[in-house]
Amino acid sequence: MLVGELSRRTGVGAHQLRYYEAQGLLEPDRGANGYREYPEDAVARVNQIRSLIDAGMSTRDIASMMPCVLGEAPDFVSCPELLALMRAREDRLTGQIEALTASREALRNHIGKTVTAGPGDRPWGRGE
DNA sequence: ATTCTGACA
DNA sequence: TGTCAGAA
Repeated sequence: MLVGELSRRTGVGAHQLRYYEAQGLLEPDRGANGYREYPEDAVARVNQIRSLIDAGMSTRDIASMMPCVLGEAPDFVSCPELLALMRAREDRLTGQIEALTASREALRNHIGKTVTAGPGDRPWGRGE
């Protein structure tokens, strides 16, 4: 399929798709017209990539782990670095969450000095 | 009508 | 990341 169809079927912009390619995440064939030709499984592949990006992994890290993520089920055994990478990120997130929680408590203490928290208790909203 | 590349706010 | 230009 061409980039347009892949884009429609994944919800990822054609530009990003080309960007992923530049980062070594995708390697579509080229038609005689120079158009990118993606195999059927490119859809799953892009979803895979999106999932990893949503998990906060850099495109570079993702590129290095592509061989482990190509199949249906991620294979950690074939590349232990992948597991280490993800655990490292988990630790980093844990630390950040602790810092944010402390920060929130501190902020609440300031608010609580004079006002009782109401609906406006969620200034930043939440991500999807 | 679609895609390609590359540049830019 | 998104958008615009200019050419296949």
